[in-house]
Amino acid sequence: MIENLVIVESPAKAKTIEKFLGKDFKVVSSFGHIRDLAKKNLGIDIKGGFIPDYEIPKDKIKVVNELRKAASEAKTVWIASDEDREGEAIAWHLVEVLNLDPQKTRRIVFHEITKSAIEEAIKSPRTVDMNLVNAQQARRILDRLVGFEISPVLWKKVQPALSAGRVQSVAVRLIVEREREIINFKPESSFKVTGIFNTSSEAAAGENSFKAEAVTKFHNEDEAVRFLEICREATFTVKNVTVKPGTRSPAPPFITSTLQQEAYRKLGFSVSQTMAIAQKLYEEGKITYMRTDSTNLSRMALAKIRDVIVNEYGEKYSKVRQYKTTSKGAQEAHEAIRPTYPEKATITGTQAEKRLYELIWKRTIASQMADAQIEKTIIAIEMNNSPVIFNAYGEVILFDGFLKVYSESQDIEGSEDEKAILPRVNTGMKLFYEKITAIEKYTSPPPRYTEASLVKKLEELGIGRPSTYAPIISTIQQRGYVARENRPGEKRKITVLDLTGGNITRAIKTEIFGKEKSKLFPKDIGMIVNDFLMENFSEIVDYNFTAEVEEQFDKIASGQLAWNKMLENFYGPFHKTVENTLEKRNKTTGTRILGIHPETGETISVKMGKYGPVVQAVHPEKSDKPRFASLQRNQLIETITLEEAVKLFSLPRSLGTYEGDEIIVGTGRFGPFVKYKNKFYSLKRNIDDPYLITLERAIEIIKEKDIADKQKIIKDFGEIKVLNGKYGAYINYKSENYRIPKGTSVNDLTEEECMKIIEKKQKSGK
DNA sequence: CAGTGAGCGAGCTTCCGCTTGACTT
Repeated sequence: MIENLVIVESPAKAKTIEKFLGKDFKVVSSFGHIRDLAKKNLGIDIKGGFIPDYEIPKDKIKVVNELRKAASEAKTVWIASDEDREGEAIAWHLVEVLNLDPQKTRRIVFHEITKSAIEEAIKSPRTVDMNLVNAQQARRILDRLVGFEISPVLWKKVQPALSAGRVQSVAVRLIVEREREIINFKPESSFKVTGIFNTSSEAAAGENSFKAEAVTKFHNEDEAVRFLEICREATFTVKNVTVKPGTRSPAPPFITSTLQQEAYRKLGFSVSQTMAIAQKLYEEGKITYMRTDSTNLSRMALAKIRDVIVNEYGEKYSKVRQYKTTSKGAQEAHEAIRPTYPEKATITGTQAEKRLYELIWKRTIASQMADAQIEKTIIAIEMNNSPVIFNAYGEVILFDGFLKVYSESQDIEGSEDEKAILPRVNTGMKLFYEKITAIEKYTSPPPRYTEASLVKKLEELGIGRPSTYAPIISTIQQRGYVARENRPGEKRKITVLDLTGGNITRAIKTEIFGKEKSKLFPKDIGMIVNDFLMENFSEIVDYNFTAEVEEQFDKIASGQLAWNKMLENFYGPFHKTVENTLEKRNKTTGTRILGIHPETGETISVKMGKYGPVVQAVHPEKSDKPRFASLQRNQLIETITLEEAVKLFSLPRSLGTYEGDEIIVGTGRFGPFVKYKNKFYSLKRNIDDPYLITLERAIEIIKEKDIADKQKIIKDFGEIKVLNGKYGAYINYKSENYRIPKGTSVNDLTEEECMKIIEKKQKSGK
């Protein structure tokens, strides 16, 4: 018999809490939700008044059985799931599934995981709050209705196996709309003028010199040249010097979304990588819970952090701060993400674990440190023959404060102005230019989303939760709506004008623009689905939809609105839209007619085909079968031109013969290739172009790969081969691979021994 | 690994949020 059974959501939390509670308490975990809507079918009896049909998922049966057993042996059951909507629902499901007496079951919440907080919680138990539970049920049912009614519409009208939902569809919309902004963006250029000035005309170049930029931009080269000619004749004097004291404050401690952003910016971790590493740190007791939207730090943590700062950096570096959570829809069931033991600045573990921990440690410590004191200086320089002013910006840190430990990164590279140390100058002082440069600058389109910046945007909109940011990102990629891709960038010419020693020189330089690394690009199917949803389900993909239903969930939680009434109001019009769309809409393929093939007279169009986007050529008079060609990886239905489409039909083509056999170049499922003697050779990405490749280059690729393949072969017994792979040697037989048992000397393997390994696996496998 | 795109029909796909392992390769 157990005196007290406490149920929490996470096993790591259970372990910690058990230590605080002593012998009379047994603490176990529910591993999150233990029941959900039926997996098959809708799982909701709509006519009966939106009655949910709950079932215990397969992977939860074991946990539930253990919980049932423990509960039946306990005198008192305490449910300590999180203090939010989902946590309350977990508590209610536990009461139902474990057959607990609602009046005798004690619902408690921990505001922080400390002995005193837990003891405090034990003193004030309550019963399960059914209003809050109903708000969760309404949320759950609404999401199921939206997802399971719209997705089948997509299967019928667009393509099988697609999906739509309150959260994922908005995420896709953000990426599609951003891409269209970029497609429609027209870069404009202007000339930015910067000068390097010096207080003396004789100083050696660089010594005591400083940079200043002209406040005015010049529209074109003529204007820029004219201005440099004026500069050539000008006398420059210091107009005034402004010195402004300023302060900078640290960023709040990490929550899930900010951790994902900073880990991406500073460490280059993907959202899912960050979460996996954080999970590990959490399980090892090194950090607090990693799925949180609260910037709150426990009182105990605040005190410990203060000690660390005072010991390490001194009293004047400490400033105790409590941050307010600003994000929309925050439910604040946990603390901020912080080191469990702030006195440990480093840990043992893998390189990635160490780096992520260090990032969390620095951010946490910095958040409790003093403001940095800065002195900003602006030197304004005037000209005797022009109204244009040059400004030099300088910054001196008088007291580093939190900057000693941590400074937050920006999303856009180079967005921070260059801040230099300026020489002492006085108003009226004469200045001499060393060099004045007018450089052509193009405006840039808005940036594409990274995984982390998408999470940031979703959080701003109040869409998704800390536990779902990473899964959302993988879902929209799995469905093929978006993809994380790189782009090599394009070259463009820019004009640079230099004025030195009275001479103006002009140079043309090239710059690379549009280079992208690991950015989210929409795919054709994402754009088609998005347009379809915008046209037919604009309410669901509206950026405010979540916020609006959240308001109603809040009303349900406070008892002002009945949950089934809310669902009825939503479902009535929604379901009508679903039926109308099913009835009226034709199948969407996103077809665009591009024009007429200049040589054959065929009509060229582009659309979403069965296996992906294709261009199609149909002759208006002849009744031949249409010709098809797949789009290339970086082409979109929306932007492909007639010229590019026509080019796609020129593959596959023959390059000629090599040692009597033909070499054919084409493009397939895995990109461009050459085919020789029935063997395929991939072209090198970003180096070879299937439309331009020469016979010589093709032969080179073939030879290279043949050599590489030969090195791969350790032993060749004909049908059986011993090959060298990424993870060491393995056996290949009839296009199946077999692992070589550990401790085998690979070089001494005989054909018979290989066959034994193969037979052994074939027997055990089936 | 690389070709595919006629048409029919059966049977399948799908949501969001809470939590960790259990599975191969």
